[in-house]
Amino acid sequence: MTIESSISKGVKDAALALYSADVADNQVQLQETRKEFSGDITVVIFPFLKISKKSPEQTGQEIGEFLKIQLPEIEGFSIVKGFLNLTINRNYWLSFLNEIIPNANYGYAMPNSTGHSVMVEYSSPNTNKPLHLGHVRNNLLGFSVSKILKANGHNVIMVNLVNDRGIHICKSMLAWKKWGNGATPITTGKKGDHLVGDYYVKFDAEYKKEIKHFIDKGLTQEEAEKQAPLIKQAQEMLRKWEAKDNDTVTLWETMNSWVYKGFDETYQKMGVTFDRVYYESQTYLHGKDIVNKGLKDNILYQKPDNSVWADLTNEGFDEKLLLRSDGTSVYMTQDLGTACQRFNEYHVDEMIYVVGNEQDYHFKVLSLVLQKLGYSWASQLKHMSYGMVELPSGKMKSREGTVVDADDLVTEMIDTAQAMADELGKLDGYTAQQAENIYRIIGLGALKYFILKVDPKKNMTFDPKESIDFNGNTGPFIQYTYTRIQSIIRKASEMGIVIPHSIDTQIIIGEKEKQLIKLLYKYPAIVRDAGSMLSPALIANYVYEVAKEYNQFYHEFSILKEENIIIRNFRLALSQITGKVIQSAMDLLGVEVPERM
RNA sequence: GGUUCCGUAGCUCAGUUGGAUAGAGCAACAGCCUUCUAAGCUGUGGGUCACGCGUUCGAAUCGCGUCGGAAUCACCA
Repeated sequence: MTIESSISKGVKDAALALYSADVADNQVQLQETRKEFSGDITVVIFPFLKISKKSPEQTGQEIGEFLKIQLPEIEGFSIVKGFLNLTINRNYWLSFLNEIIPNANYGYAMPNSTGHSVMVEYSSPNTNKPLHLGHVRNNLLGFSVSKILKANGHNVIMVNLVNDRGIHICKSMLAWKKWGNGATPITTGKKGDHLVGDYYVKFDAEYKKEIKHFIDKGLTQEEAEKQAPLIKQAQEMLRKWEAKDNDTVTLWETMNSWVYKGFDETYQKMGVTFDRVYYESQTYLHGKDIVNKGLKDNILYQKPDNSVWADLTNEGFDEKLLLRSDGTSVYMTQDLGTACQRFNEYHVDEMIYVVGNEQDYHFKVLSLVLQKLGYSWASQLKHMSYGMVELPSGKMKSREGTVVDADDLVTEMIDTAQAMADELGKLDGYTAQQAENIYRIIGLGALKYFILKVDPKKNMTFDPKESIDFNGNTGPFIQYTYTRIQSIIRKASEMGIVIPHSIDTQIIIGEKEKQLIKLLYKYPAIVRDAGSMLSPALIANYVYEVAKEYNQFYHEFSILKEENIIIRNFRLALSQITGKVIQSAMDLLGVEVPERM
């Protein structure tokens, strides 16, 4: 039983004994005592004034006295206005440390202990251009959320859905055929996804020229866009692809294989992984069967031009197209098919889509249509909607060349880490290989932490030049704190000190030390909250607090030089546990911690 | 225009069942390295929590309205 639940129960007992009143659980409000007051846990007294019919001070006094007698952990209390501040004795906190020392997975639930399985889809790139900053946020969120859900005891399946078909890919293919001169990643030395992306850009530039040409001849913008030979050729290519034309399919396979190789490299560099990759080219047809069945069952309806629709007006939405008049499928059709396939294959309890908030409408409709079609799991689809990443100059636009490329960004971060480390002379005496690994860990740590510390729901601003810092509330700051701890532990070991597995619970500890223990105590609750709210930001902000608190402790107390061996060992053990929690929390964010830096 | 989301310090962000004097970091300024890694620690300044009204013992948090921003409402994905 946690100390909070003991107190909560005690307060209810007090209300019954003192005022003969039953109070509901949610009437008992506990919170951390604010730092400016003495105490650890605070009971809010206001809700009890009606039943006590006394002043807040008097009521607090009575409940406080009751609790102190009932609960041995409570050492004393004080009342400020309507707040009863309880002080928990040091013995309790030290015993708690003793409990978590042997626990290798402190903060985590047992793997697969909930019996709940959840599939997380993230990344979902198009194969016509390389990954950019927007994908970076998506990848980091998806990977971190998956880890957090695992830490909560769920069985998690991480999947990627590659959008490998459609007109956008034909544009790249066409441009490559016209202007590529047979260029390949090998002949150009270019990463495959970047090479293909270049032809997508080339297409767009040439297409614009054609449009301008037609407008100059007197056509409207809209007419010009439709008349341009390039777009017609691209559409023709798509039709050939759907008809399985040999040359087209071969080219498509070749260029996609370049892109996948490039993506794999980027994923590997970022440290994200998938259990299963789906390709839209393989799933897009399944949706049609589902729609046709819905039509037969009169759940969907057909318009005179043969297009198929779902009527969602009763649910407060519009009608939604599910099949075009020519019988081809749209985005929604594919997603219906993919969802069905996944639930059939994996029988998951929950499906989480990590997709930007620009698609809020799409996922509401997706879930609704599936519910209408009678799938019992339809309500278990969850859209983890995250905000856009904006640049100081505004939105990123591929066509205007204002995108921040994922590979460039990672490289830049690692280079910055290197420049910083070299300037500080931190890694003198390391081999080039060791040093490079540390630059990588720090550079990526800075990037990942910077993005994940922001509430996923919110749009965020990213300034590639100025936003990334290595001091303050940053990944490297937390990593640095970890290396400080590891350094002490190494030194202790060199001195022949064995950190004990059990601490004397009678020792006198300082306020800062207690603060740190209390923070570590919160970790499992933070992991739970992060899981239920799908928010890595909670973990990020927590681990920052831990690092900050530890640095203050580190500054205030000597550890290895402490003469009292019992106290010294306590501080060593506290440091070690702090290090473990930092490592564990950072791991949930997908961030590595170095042993030195 | 309809719907949804957002607006907290110069900048980037915390603040989650409503709770005490709204917190960090960056930037600025002032201190701390013969002592466990100064990528650290300490201090100073900086706020009409967009605005108004309401609910409440109590509102950054809940409700209504106004202003400002974003997304979306495609036979695009």
